[in-house]
Amino acid sequence: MPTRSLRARKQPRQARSRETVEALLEAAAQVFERHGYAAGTTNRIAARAGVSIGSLYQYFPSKDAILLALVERHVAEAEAALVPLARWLAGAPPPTADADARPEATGAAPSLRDGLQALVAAMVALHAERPGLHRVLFEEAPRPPALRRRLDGLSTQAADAIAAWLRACPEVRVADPDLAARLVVQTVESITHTLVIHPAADRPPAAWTAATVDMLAAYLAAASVTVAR
Amino acid sequence: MPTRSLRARKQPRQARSRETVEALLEAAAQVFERHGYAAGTTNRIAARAGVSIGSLYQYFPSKDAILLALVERHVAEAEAALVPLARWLAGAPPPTADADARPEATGAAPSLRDGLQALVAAMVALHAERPGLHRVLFEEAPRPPALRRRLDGLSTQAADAIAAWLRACPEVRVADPDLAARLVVQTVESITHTLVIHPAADRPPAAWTAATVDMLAAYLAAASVTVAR
DNA sequence: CAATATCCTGAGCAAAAGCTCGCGTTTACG
DNA sequence: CGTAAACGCGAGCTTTTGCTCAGGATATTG
Repeated sequence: MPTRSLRARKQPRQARSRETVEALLEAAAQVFERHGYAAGTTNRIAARAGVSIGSLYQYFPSKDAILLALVERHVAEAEAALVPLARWLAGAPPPTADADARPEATGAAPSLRDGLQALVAAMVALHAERPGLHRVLFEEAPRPPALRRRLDGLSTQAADAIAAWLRACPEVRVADPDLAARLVVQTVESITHTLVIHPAADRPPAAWTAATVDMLAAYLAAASVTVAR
Repeated sequence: MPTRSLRARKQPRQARSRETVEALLEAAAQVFERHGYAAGTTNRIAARAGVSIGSLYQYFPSKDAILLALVERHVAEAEAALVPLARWLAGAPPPTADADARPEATGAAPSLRDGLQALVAAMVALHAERPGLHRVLFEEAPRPPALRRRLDGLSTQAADAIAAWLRACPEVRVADPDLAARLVVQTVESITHTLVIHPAADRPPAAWTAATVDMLAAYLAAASVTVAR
């Protein structure tokens, strides 16, 4: 399996080919979710998309490129979900009145628990569908450095927004808001991933998210024992 | 790549062959760590071990069996580290005077922070060497159901020991010790894995572990807001 | 020293998977 | 229409890789 370029080979011009590309991406998501990366063969993807293998290679130069396109799609979704959340944390009014998650439409920054609740909920929602696909995307897939930088950037961005929010939050008494924010991001990411990918059977997911919010809130509201360095 | 049995094909009788098996396992660890599971070919493993490919297949019926042997080795190590820790949490005197981790040799159960500190330290130590290998072992590798059950059993065992300890710990005021224990295990596992595999450059690892202990201690010492169900 | 069990070797087989390429079909456009 | 570009097709090439097997080397045993 030679390593080829990852850029698209040919841009779809007509509506017909755009549908082909769309079908290929959807099929790839299904196939990778069901069979994993190694067993998710390009022929299987093409077959599932109802497209010949030749057409697949007209728009994707390699198998990795298909997976990369899926990752980039997910990153874009994550950014779309996180940016308004960061704005909200910064004090802007809730951008969209979606899913009754936010208690009230005040113009001020949200309280500690409200913000954490929203953060965890957003993260869970982001991975709730196609958990198997995300496992492949983030555990099995080969990740080129450019992509890794992009993901790190997103995490850093989120951590920065949270750090600023923590500094402004009167309830927060943690010594080092930057470290705390990083830990919050890390924890939410980790717990979300493992919880969504390997769901625990003995408790409902809501119990886990609630407990996670409890944990983070207690941590942030308590004065740290360990001094910052 | 046909799926073969996972049991050893032949038991090594002489010292010579036992060394061969050992060399193969060590080589497999190195190759998987460097190249990942897919690119870690059996020929490469044999070559690295200084052994012919034929010899490899005398002792391992398939590529998966090699990886399984590595996982079982790691699980055994984990059990060896966790069982005495559980005993210590239950009130037994510290089993080994290793690495000055425990403050004093009292016969009583450790305090909240001491126990958490030891738990996190043990988990980090368990994954500190060969982090790349552990990534392959726990993320990339195909996991047969029997192995998955074994790992779940280990987690449950740890969670049970921690739950009992939490119940006995006077500082702990969390409503549902079982759920809390599971969350503690989950959090320590997740943070440890991601921290060891993708180390954050801007802070020393000690800062992360200390913050993690802070977080868990604050959570467990605070009365839960969310009621148990 | 046989005789036998154990161990090691490595060329090469069979299957699988990524990918190519020549050609037929459809669409855009004058 | 007619032409050219875009699109779609799929048999099969090429490479890789897990794995076998026949035969030779080494150790153990009586």
